[in-house]
Amino acid sequence: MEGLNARDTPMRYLAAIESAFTATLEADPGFGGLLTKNPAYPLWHVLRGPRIGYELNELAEWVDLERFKPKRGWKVDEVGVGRNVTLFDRLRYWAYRNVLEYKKEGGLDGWNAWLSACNTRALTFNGDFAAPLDGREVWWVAKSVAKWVWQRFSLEKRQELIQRTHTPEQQARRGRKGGKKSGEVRRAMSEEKRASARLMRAQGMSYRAIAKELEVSLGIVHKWCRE
DNA sequence: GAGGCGCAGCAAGCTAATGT
DNA sequence: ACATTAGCTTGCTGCGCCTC
Repeated sequence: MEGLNARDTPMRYLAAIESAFTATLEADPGFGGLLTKNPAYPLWHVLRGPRIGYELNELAEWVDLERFKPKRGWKVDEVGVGRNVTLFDRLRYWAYRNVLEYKKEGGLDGWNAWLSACNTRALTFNGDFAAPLDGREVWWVAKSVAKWVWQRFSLEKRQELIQRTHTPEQQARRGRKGGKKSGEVRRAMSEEKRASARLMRAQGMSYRAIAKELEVSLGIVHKWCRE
């Protein structure tokens, strides 16, 4: 087991870097790496980098890796039937967010593009597993999610949902509640600095010096010391 | 340069219904 | 369990303007 984990970690690191580059360069996430051009053909202009190999951490420096690490909470190392559930969950959440883009296109073309996109996405998610499912199972999940979401989601339904559950009154109520809570949290977070500011002031430091020392704005130091 | 004050606007953080 | 949604409150910044 130890050996598996030891190999798994760099592989996931590699997968995260690959995803990050794919997204950053807006490349085709479904590209399998098999289709290529013949560099010897005279029509292609071939660009070569200065070196053949890069360390993973060298590549990682060029992209925002944090965004592409497998999400916390997703049990990417699950095995057996758990993988189906995980894949299903991840895929459908992605599908809810993205289906309308394809439905806009509509028709058979839209559906085909959507189905293909779902499968591509499912394959990507499947790649996060230490022991991936086989392609047929991934395809089955992709097809099922694609079909289900395609049939049930629409711009109208989404708007209807928003209208029904996000009236200004409802939002105001939620916002008020959330804001108060948020305020408490933020206040607690700056409590230490606030206490320091008062102490510094009592010792005769200028507001400006305090602001600089604590790396906060002048205005807020005033406010703290007045409270 | 210092203290003092006010205001516009931003970002963070949160809410709860609803979806699966 | 988690994503999505719009709007709200709060804390804070940045700025201008004032007086001493």
